[in-house]
Amino acid sequence: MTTTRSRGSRRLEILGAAANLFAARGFHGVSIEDIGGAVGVSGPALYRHFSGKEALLAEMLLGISSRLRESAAAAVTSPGGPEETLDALLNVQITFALEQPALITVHDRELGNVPEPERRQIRRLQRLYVEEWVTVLAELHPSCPPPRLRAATHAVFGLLNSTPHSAGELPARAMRLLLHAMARAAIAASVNAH
Amino acid sequence: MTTTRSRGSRRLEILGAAANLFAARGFHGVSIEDIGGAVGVSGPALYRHFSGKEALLAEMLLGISSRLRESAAAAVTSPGGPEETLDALLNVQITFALEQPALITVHDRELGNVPEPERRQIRRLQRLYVEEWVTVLAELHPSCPPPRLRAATHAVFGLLNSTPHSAGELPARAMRLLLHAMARAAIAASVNAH
DNA sequence: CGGTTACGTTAATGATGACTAACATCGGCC
DNA sequence: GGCCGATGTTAGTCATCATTAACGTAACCG
Repeated sequence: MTTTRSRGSRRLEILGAAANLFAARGFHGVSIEDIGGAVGVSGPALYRHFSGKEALLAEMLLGISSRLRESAAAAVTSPGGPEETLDALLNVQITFALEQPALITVHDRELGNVPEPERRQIRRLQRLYVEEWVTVLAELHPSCPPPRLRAATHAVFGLLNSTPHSAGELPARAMRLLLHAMARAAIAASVNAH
Repeated sequence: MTTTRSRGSRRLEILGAAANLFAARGFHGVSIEDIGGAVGVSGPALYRHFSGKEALLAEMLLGISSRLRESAAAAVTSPGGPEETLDALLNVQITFALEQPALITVHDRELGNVPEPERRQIRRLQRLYVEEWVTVLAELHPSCPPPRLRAATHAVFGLLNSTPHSAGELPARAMRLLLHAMARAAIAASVNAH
C-alpha cells in the first residue's frame, strides 16, 4: 500500500504529526500511540524511526532552531544596510510563525523536556538567533544598551508569535503586513524611549 | 508547627506552588506528589483542599481570567478619555505579566486541560477581556475593522507576555516602561498601516 | 531461490501517577 | 474530659504509557 516512500519521508511525516499534537496538548499530554495513530501506524512502530519519545522531540526542536538560525544568518549576510537586514529578519520570523504555528509553539514550550546533550545545543542555536537580531538592532541604535535590545527582541518575538492565538482573524497577507508594521513600530519605540 | 493558618491560606499556597510547577513543566509534567512536596505536605493531602488535579487547574485559570477581566472592567469605567483608558488597560496587563509570570504562562497554555463545565466559563471571561480592549481601540480608531483590532490585541498580549522569556534582562521599572512604549507604538502602527 | 533490510504488528513488562481507604492528630467547644 | 471537623499520613488500587520482545512480510539483491 505504501507506494515506495522516498527515504526519510516517514520520519518527516511523524515529526509533523507529533508537532501538531505537542502544540495542542503538550509533550506529556501526547502518547506514543497518539502519534502513531496520527500517521496511520500504531504505537511502537515509531521505534523503527526514532530511539524514543524524547529523541523525537529533540530532533524536532533541533530542526526548528537550526532552520531559524540558518535563515537569520542568510538574512544578515545578504546585501543591504541594517534597515534592510532588519526587514529580512522580520520576514524570516513572520513567515515561520504564519506557516508553522505548531512548530513555533513547541519551540518555546518544550525545551525543558529535551534530554541534556541536545538541550545545550538547542539553547546555543536559540541564543545565536537572538544575537543576530541584537547585533542588527545595535547597528541601528548604537546608544541603546544591549540588555534593553535583548528584552525588546524577546518582546518582538512574543508579538510575532501571537499568530497561533489569532488564527484566522485575518487573511495571511494582511496578517503579515500587520505584524510587520507593529513590530517595526515597537522596535523604534523601544529605542526612542530614553 | 503550622501557626494557625487563616482559613483558605493553604489553598492559596497550593495554587501558587502548582502555578509555578505547571508553568515550568506543563500540567501533565507535574504530579500530585510534586505539588504536595512543594508546599511541604505529601501527595494525597491535596484532596483535602481540591477534588482533583483538574479541579485545581480549573480554579487556577478561573481565578486568573476573573481577576484580569475585573481589572479591565475597572479600568474601562474609570474616568478619562479612551487614551487614558488604554493606558490603564496596558498597566493592568503589564502589572500582571511582571508580577505573575507563572500565572500568565499557565493561562495561555493549559486551557485545553480544563474539564468542560469550567472551560466554557474561562473562555467566556477571556473573550470578555479581549473585547474590553477591542472596544477601547475601536473608540480610538473607528475606521479600523474589528478583526484587525482583535488581531492587534492578541499581538500586544504576545508582546507584553514575553516577560517570562526575558526574565531579569532589565529591572522591573525599566521593563515596565519599555513594554508600555513598545505596546503603545505597536497599537498606533496597527491602525495607521492602512 | 535464499537472505537481508526496512517496517509493521500484537503481546508483555515495569514505572509512574491519580485517586481512594484506613488510620492518626489536634485544636476548639460543649 | 469527650466529641468533632479540619488536615495529614501511609498503603493500596487501577490506568495509562514508554519501551521491549517476538514474530510477520514484502521489496530488493546476490
